[in-house]
Amino acid sequence: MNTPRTEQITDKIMQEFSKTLEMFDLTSSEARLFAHLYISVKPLTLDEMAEALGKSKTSMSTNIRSLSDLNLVTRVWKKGERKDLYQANSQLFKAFMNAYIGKWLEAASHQKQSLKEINIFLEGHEADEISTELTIIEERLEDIIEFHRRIESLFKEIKMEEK
Amino acid sequence: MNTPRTEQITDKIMQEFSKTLEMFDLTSSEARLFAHLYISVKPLTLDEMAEALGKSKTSMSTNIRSLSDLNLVTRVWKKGERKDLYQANSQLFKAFMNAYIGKWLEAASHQKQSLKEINIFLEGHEADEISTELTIIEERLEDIIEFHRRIESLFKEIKMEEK
DNA sequence: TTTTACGTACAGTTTATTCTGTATGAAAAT
DNA sequence: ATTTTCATACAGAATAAACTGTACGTAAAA
Repeated sequence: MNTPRTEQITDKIMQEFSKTLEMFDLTSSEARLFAHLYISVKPLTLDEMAEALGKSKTSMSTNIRSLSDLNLVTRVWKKGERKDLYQANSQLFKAFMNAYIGKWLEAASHQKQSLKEINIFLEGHEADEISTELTIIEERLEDIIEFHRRIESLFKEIKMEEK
Repeated sequence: MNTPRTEQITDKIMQEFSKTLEMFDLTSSEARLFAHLYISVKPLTLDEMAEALGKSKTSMSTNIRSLSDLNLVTRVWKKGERKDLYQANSQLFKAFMNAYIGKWLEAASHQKQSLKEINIFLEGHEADEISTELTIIEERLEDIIEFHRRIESLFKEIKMEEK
């Protein structure tokens, strides 16, 4: 009773680690899968993952694809092995920050652009109809654009630091 | 057809703004509600929100509570008004960053603590059973703790900067 | 060529989340 | 004191997300 099985240990680690990974917008399945791959010594096949996590192979396939799209997981070759093997990117911080910052930057800049276009449109039609309401909306819109500007600049700065 | 109704404009703004707000882990309802409150000139009642967003009053009540817990929205007093009035915190960036960074810091530090405890436990029992597997797990665990350390320190740094 | 083994598309099911309507208690109005 | 108006708790309905099993295409093995 003094030396618990390694499985219990890894379970406990995975449980805590997964919670953090979910903060990077992984689903709980993705998070658990990544955690398991990371702790695991060797690259794993879809069947092994399914077995280990008690989920279907299909589910592992889609989850691995998501993780792979985020560059958190890599496919790996092994001589004479027919099945696909995957392993976790070992550079935890770098990999997750890249994925996360990229996601923010892309979204923020995209939305900022859309908002700017609305603003330009508004400015163009301003002369016609000088309603108080529209003026206030335009003020708000500019604040919202500024908000996006600051988000973008914050994440760009972080990106630089992490270089 | 040249001067669209203000409602169409605000809808479009809300649509883009909400997407960004969802990145701060608001649900789409919360995001839309906040966006509407922010763009709106005056503080609103639950009934007005429900009317404006086409949702039930109950739904507004719970959403407002969530936003309020995050200090994104404030209750406001108006003489002789019986209903509760709410308005959006006008300091967009500050308010959202506070909420967001706080959430990360709390989670990261909590999980780091749990992981450290596992590690201490492992170190204590290391002498007994020097299995290769356990050694590797311990290595991984230390990397995971380091990962948490870096997350914490990054967000603390951001918190300082935004001061 | 035929057979076997693999990954994944897809449809249907299960599970989780979000939303609504009714009910209740508190406070203001009558 | 009674009635009305409000916010929210709660249970059930609607919606969305996650998971599974079957089926299919591809590629290796026989």
